[in-house]
Amino acid sequence: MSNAAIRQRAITGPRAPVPPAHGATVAFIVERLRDDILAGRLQPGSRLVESDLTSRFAVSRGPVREALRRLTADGLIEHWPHRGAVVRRLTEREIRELFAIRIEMEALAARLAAAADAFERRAGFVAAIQPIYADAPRNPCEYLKENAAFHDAVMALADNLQLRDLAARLQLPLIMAQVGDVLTPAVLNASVQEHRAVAQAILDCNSEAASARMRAHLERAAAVALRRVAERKA
Amino acid sequence: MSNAAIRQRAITGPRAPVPPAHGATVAFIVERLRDDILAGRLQPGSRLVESDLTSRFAVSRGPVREALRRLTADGLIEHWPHRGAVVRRLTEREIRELFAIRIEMEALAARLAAAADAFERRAGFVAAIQPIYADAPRNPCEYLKENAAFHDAVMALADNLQLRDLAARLQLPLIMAQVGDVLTPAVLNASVQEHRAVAQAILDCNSEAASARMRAHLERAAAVALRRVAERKA
DNA sequence: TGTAGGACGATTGTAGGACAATATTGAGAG
DNA sequence: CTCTCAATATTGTCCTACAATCGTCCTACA
Repeated sequence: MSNAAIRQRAITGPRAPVPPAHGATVAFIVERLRDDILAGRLQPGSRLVESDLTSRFAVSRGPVREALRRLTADGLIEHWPHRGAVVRRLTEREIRELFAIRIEMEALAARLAAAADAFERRAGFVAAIQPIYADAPRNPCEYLKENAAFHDAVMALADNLQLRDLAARLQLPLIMAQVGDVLTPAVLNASVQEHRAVAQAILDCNSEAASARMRAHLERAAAVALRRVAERKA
Repeated sequence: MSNAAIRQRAITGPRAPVPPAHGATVAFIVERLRDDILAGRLQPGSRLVESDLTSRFAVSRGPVREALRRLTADGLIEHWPHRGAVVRRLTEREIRELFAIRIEMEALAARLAAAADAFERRAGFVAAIQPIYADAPRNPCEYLKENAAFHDAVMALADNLQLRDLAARLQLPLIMAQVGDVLTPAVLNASVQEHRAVAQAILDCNSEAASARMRAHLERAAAVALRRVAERKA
């Protein structure tokens, strides 16, 4: 059996289901790979060999190379000349640095959101964050969705498209995929409480409080994630 | 004369000088196009047609498409399906939003820089910012270089690689290319003064002052740029 | 035995041509 | 003057081929 065939069997499982419509090939590949990475089906360090992907997705090398390039731009994979692409493994330092940036960006978003005066956007925010007032999510997966929805709602209310776009590139999903097992019920519960505190400040139009509480929320999240990384290394 | 040949003559001027070594083709094209855009030789809205670029650089479509993709990721051009790539034109809103983000990022960098305790990095910072203590730069071009060097020195001292990377993607060069004609001697002089104030706070290890002064510096810069955009629109 | 050097395979980088799919443009009809 | 539709320009994708490079193994030599 060829080298490529072995990797194929090892990594990809069954063939991709449907070849997409013309003009959507690249997006299709990107989506599949992104899912595989964020769901952990592709572990950090896994190689992504072009010829494997061409056969897996039944497309030519052109779209594959483009897809890899987009994933590189998103920071999900690393690409080295003549050595190919591998799923990115975040170092402790990278996680620390990314959190430091994210804290500032989300604090800014919270401040802008609290200061927002567009009536319908505030209504949309209220609607979007309803889930955080329900019972605490029972499992990490449910929490991750609720968490993403909450932070995205804040971004939407802040109404800074560039900020929203940039925040999406800060690898929070990738971080979560790599340290996701810290989400104990206690952690989940604390996070939801903090979400409610932030939301309240935003609803009160209290920019300073919103910003400060968001900052505190993320500083705690960063600490939890980094503690987990330190444990793992040991 | 063909359509493509007309554009060729109109946009590119003489042929590219040297075809690069193997493995550097894409980087070569990216560099050339980036220079053309930031120097204003390619105006916002200019189309970048693949076949033109293949003949201009004497390369095949593969590297050209890859280069366009990278420039898209960097935000220098816009890419629409089946419509090709054009040099990005920043709207007033985009400039405002990008400055709002940049203010937070640079304020964070200034805070981190002031708190940095690595001896040799501080020494490197001192060395790198010497130009701001010389006479004020005489022309905008000189100032732009000095400005970039100063902000990069702060980033280097802050020692957050992700932040540095992100800041490089915040299109300040592109903004400057589009509103560069606001750089009157008075504006230049004020900027240099502000740089010195920031530097002093960093050298004093005063995080709060460094952050606040950097914020003030960029808020003023944003105001100048946005005023210029408003004028242009009128 | 251990290491330096070279040969080889695997993989990526690039070229070039072909065709399909889509957007744009301009001519003609109403 | 406006609308419709065909011609054209351009991009999206596929294919094949070959050059360049990396990693590894294998051998020769100290």
